[in-house]
Amino acid sequence: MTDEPRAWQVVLEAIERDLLDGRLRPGDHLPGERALSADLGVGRSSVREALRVLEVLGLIRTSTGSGPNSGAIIVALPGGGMSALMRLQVAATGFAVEDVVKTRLVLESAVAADLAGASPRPSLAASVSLLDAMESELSAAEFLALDAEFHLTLADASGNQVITATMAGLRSSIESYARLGAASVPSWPDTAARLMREHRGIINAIESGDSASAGAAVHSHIAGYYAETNFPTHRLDDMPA
Amino acid sequence: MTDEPRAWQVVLEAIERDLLDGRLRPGDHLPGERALSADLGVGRSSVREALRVLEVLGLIRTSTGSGPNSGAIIVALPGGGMSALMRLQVAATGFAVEDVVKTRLVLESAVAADLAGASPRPSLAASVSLLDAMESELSAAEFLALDAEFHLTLADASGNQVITATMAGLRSSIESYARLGAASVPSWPDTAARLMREHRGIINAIESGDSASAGAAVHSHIAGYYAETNFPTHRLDDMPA
DNA sequence: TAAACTGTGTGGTCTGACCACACCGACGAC
DNA sequence: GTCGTCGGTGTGGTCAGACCACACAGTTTA
Repeated sequence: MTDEPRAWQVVLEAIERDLLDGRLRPGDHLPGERALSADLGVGRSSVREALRVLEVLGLIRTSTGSGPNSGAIIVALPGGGMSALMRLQVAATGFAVEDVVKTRLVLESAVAADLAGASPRPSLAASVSLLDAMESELSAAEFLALDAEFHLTLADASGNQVITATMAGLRSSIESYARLGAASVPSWPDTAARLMREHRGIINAIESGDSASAGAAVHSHIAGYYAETNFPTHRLDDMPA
Repeated sequence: MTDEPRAWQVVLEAIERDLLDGRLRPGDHLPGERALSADLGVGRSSVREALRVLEVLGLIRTSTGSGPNSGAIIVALPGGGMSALMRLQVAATGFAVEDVVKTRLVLESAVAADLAGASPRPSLAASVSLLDAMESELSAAEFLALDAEFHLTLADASGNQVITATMAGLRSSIESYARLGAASVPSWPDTAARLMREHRGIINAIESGDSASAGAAVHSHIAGYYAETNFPTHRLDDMPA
């Protein structure tokens, strides 16, 4: 009749309601697990299942011990949860890699165009300093890590946390594919040099205020890399021993 | 030294590895909780915490009982997890409502432009039949529900599951705000009529193959609604008794 | 004064015990 | 033979209780 909700959902909904009503805010401590258990009339294990979900979603941080830094604290870090979600969805083929790349294309092009059109134009100092760091001799893995960070700084400059978090998730979900791609390229130094040129071009386009060409530069930058590396649609139909 | 991972992370990582290596695919059954517990050398409660995460993320479905439909089954439904994540992030003010709306703007405009430019053009029959259903007299809540579905069918027509899932999540995260907005409008019937006109306009723009105006039509459609409804940046700084 | 020690409460984990449920096979009535 | 019925069995869902390692705070001690 009443369609009994599961015990952990009761906990999750109670916490969500407290968040929406402002009884809980970022930085606040959640009641202890034993207290929540008693308050809500569920077992402690059910409370823990709900807390685990919140933790993976990036909403809380937990620490052992006592004192002001212990317990479950609301943090609301958008990035972590998005990465976990997308990584697992890609792993389970719920998300096609191709769709992830296309979505990246849409979001990053829009961000670049937006940055170019904004006034006052946000500072790109963080992005530029990353580019400088990438000039040195780096392994493919190191380069890709900085490359990812560079793209994230652009999203960050737009000030839109949703886009930033989504892009971080998209990126991390195909991180392993990007690494494979780097290994499949004829000459990595040449590719890296081209990517760097394109990065500079993107920055220039943004700083010159040319929305259309900034968006186009990002688009061809990303699409070009994935085309060059012959991106797999799915991988590993064969198993290791 | 070894930085012991937490027990539930061991479970999560084991399952993710099985997914990536193809040992687990959508439709497969996970081993029973007791079996996983024994195999991985962790307690059953830790296994359950990991499974709960996977369930909320939309990766598995669990059912009690025995037989082929029982147990934990890989489903990889992208929508549910995205909605939960974004809803909670908005509730915890990790995501600003304004950023959610802007992101919707970017994604939906891109989808419309993409649909208009695609060849062969995907069928919009599902979208159109929803529009027809919306012509009848409806309450604001009913209208908004169909409206949300209409926008989703457009994303669905693009065939990009990542964008579809993301849009569904964005939408659900601000669903309550959209309802509040409908109540704040001077004349809801007038607003609804306008929204319907704009919907038809979007469909027409897509079907005429005009990418630019399709994107622009979606952009002004969404931006207009949120502007008209005087969207709150945050809400409920005051509490009920 | 400063260092060591103990008390206490936290999350993290495991174990064992139930429950409701859904299947499935054996058994019996017809 | 066929068709109900009726336990047996294994599943997830939940709870209770017990430890542990840890971090802090207050007290005791050198």
